Amino acid sequence: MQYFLIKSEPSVYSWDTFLQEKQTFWSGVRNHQAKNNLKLMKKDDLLLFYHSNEGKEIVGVAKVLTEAYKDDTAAETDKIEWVGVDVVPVETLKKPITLAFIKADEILKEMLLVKQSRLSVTTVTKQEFERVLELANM
DNA sequence: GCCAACGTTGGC
DNA sequence: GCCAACGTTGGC
Repeated sequence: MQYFLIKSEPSVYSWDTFLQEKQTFWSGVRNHQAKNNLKLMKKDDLLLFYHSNEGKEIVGVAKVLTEAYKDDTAAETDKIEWVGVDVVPVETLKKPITLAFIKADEILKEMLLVKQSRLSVTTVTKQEFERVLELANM
């Protein structure tokens, strides 16, 4: 089991929209590091869903439904084959975990979310993942 | 292949 | 709105 964190601007695709749609193809990633992380995903891996720009907090947990496959939203002229994964919502955090809170927590401040703030798909350790859930459900 | 210029992301 | 971080582009 692996854990990841995916970022989305609420104005583009919010957690609420995701809940309503019940499933989405996570695509549009145009960064190699992020793409590599997408390719690492296996069915049933868990994802933290983070709202960037507005909110700046982890709002929910999602699950990987399918491994990465071709992202058809990429331009034909693009020589690189970009990928996406199908994901479904698992649970909404009782208490969203804000970035400020993450930075103040001894364990969570080491997250790649903080260290590589521009990367839209980052890996999360088991310890970090469990820490987020623990704090969110207190 | 280097690097300056420029564009984008995202926190503040 | 500003700016730091970082990716991309293009001239040489």
